[in-house]
Amino acid sequence: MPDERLYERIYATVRQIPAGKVATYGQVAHLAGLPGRARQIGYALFRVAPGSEIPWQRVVNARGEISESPHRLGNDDYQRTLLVAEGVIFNQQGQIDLAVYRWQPASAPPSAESE
DNA sequence: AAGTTGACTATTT
DNA sequence: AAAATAGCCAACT
Repeated sequence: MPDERLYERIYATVRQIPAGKVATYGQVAHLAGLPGRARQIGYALFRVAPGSEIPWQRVVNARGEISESPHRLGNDDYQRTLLVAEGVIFNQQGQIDLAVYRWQPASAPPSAESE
């Protein structure tokens, strides 16, 4: 596994997503140091999801919606249930309001906190 | 080894 | 607006 450490970076990023928040593949990719490689995020999660401590459930697509997959653990509704259990609210369209639930990494230094 | 696929995203038709 | 096309790159066949 040549880029195993890159995957580690992806996993690490996903792990840092707090409960009740979500992140898009592109966002995770960028934070993981893989700009433009959103597909790899999904692929990475695909292989690590089962038996993993990684909150893959908090990773959604750019629309704030859950991406389906024929290989899911069982059904696509499972992920939605997990997110709802964390306090994430879905719209009638089955989408998440990214304007509210998008995870914002604490990259701001503790010297100029304003919140 | 070469070709296809994919838990994506953005652009163009 | 929905569907098709293009760009992306690692994994799979």
